[in-house]
Amino acid sequence: MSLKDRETHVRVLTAASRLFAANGFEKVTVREICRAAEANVAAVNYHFGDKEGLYHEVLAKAMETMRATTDAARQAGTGGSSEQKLRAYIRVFLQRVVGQGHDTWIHQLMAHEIADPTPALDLVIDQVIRPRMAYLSDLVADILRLPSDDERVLRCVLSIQSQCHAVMTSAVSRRFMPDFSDDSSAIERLAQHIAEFSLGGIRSLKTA
Amino acid sequence: MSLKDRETHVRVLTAASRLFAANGFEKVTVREICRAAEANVAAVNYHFGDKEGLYHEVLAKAMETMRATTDAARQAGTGGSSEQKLRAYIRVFLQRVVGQGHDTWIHQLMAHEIADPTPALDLVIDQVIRPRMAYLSDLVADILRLPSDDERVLRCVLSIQSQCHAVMTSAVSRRFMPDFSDDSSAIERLAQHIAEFSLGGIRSLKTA
Amino acid sequence: MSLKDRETHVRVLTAASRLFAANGFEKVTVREICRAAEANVAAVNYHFGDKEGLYHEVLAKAMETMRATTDAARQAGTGGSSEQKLRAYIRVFLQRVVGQGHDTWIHQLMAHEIADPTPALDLVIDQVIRPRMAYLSDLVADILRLPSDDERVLRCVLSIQSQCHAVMTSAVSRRFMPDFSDDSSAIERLAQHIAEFSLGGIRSLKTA
Amino acid sequence: MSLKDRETHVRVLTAASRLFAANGFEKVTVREICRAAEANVAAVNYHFGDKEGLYHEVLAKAMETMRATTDAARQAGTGGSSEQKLRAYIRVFLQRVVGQGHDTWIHQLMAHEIADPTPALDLVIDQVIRPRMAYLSDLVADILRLPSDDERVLRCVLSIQSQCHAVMTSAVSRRFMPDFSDDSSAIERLAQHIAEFSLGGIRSLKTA
DNA sequence: TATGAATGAGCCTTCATTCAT
DNA sequence: AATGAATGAAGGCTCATTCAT
Repeated sequence: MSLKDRETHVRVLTAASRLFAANGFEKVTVREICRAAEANVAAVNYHFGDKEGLYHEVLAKAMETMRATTDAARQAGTGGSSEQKLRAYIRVFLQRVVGQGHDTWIHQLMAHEIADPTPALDLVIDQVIRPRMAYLSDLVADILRLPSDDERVLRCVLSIQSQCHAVMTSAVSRRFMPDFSDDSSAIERLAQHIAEFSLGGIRSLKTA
Repeated sequence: MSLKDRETHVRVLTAASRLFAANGFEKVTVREICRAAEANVAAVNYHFGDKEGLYHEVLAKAMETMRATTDAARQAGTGGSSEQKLRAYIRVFLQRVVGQGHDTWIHQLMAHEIADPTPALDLVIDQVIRPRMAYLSDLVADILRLPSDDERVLRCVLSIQSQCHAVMTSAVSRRFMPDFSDDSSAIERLAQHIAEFSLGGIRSLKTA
Repeated sequence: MSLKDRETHVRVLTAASRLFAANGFEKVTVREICRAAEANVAAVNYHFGDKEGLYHEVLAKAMETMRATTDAARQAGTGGSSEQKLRAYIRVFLQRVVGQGHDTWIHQLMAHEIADPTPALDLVIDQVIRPRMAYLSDLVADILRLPSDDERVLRCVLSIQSQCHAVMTSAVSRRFMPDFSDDSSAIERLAQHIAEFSLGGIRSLKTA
Repeated sequence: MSLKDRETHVRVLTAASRLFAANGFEKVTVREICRAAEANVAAVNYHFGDKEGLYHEVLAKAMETMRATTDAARQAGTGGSSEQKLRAYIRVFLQRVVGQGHDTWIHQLMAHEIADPTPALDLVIDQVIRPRMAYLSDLVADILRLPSDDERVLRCVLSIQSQCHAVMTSAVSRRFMPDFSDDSSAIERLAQHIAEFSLGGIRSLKTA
């Protein structure tokens, strides 16, 4: 049946997303996924070719959400100055990444992919990371009144990015940051810190 | 041969360090390590109890070097002001972490450990990360004229740390940073950027 | 082939029964079982979880047969006096245990389990040995006109049991007893001996 | 040093006896024995050739004690009638086998050897079991006034033997017999039971 | 002589995948 | 179309034994 087929497809994909995010590609077994999805052992191979095919589809879904995060973070600053846009970007980004009810699993997945890169990482970099950096580059370039591809602009963007991404790697950051799921205002404060810290850093390059 | 016999322990440890760093704990097989070390399959179990015991010993060796890095980065700034100390810390840290001839494998190992934490991560955090943060906290607190355990100080430290650590996660950073092994002055420039960017960020909090 | 597929479970179980009985749990390897069953190495884990799970299933099958032996030995004496019941019990028991075409492997299995007890032994004692002893206790108690739980009754039962079970431990008994597979009347004579010897023993306690 | 050598030899032999008796030949590892004996891993191979060589030496020592048990059981009845000799034999035998302070480990070793026979079993049968049976055959033959090699005599001997040996197989008998280590008079009572039960059994064949 | 390191065969188990319905 | 049994390669580990001092 086509309908039942689709449902199984979705159930397996959902279960795989959760498990891959939690434990990484290698640690999760096909059997585990199928059990969680209440599907047959052969469902993965039947629906996705093989385990890697399933992983790619999970990753594709994740990238879709990540692109949406980028778009939301960009649109939040519409109409403001570059500095206001940067503040808006960081705030929305953090809300999506660690905010309650959001797809936090995606960033766990990315953390695994970064630490243990598969060929799929290139895709993520090209389709998600680069657009983000391009946008940030435009903002920083505007503030510094430098071309977007200037080495100093790039370095500032990396400084901003690294602060934002550090929040994602749960294992370590959990020890030094407050539990954001309890206190949503903590996200706000962290976002404000990163924004001000970064703007301060950018400005200091201006005067130098 | 007497020499060869005694050296097996070292050979296995060396091979394991390289392989664990490159591929993480799970992906590396005992057979692979022993083949690389030109030792018997049972060498791991004989010398280290089991695969995990070997990993712990590798990790212990890595932590030793990491502590040495921390010490070197601290002593480099001896005698100067807090701002000078921070600049010195960042410069020496980066030189050790990505500089040619240095134990870069260690930081790959840490990247894996962070993404796929084992109980050993707690040890690393307590014995390596915390001392580093304590030192940085003192510097930042002095600059901001705030107590070391102030929330704002902690956030600045995390901002600095995240910029430094981002250089370590090779897979992504390699795409956006120059190849430091070719151009050692690039390290110097990056260190200077992170230092100035961070000092700018810190100062902006002061005036706020 | 559909038939062959379904029969794998049975084939593995049969091969395992034979091999476990012949050599005990430890000495038999999973590979050996699967080779004998013309099945894959992983068949044991797939069908029975692990080697121990297979063993438990073999043991369960054995206990089933042992219970049937007990029932048959009891029903053989229906209607007769306690002495006749005892004779019937011993005769049927021996026929089943060492008679041709019967499941002699079961008793080899039990011999191993007794010498090298696993937690499963408790089950065997509770579900097989105790019912047998309870029945024999009733018979002996009736003959001696004593309560079933009298110490003297218990000792007689153990004397009877030990004679019956000695036939099972093949390695030693084979050296001193005729080969029952050649001469089925030998079983008959042995059963008669044990019955008369035991009845004589019981009666001697009566007069004492 | 020759002296130190001897001491190690004895320590290994002692540890091996205890461990083989407790767990059987297969379950005990050479390392375990050497650790218990506080000797080198290679001590077994050095002193006894291989693991089997050590086992044979342990077995030889056990057989020596078993022969002594047989002799003691025979001499205990010296001067008495055949019936009195039989009573004495059974009493002394049981005292040695389950009595406190005696080499009970030997009989655990034999239980393992019987259930999991090695080629060494033949030796035990020839040098220990047969002499015992020969002695018992003489007694029974005298009581029954039949030749020692009569089939009926043999059967009675086996009936006696099986009752005596059942006490040895600790795992099962422990569930149905009192703990002899607490109550030494229990051994006496059991010995008396087996003697009277067996004499009753023998006599019943006489009149038949 | 007597030791501790080294050996390699072999153990049970797990895994993603394929096959036969 | 969709399943559950079957597959075989590979995993970590244990073992009695041998080697080199």
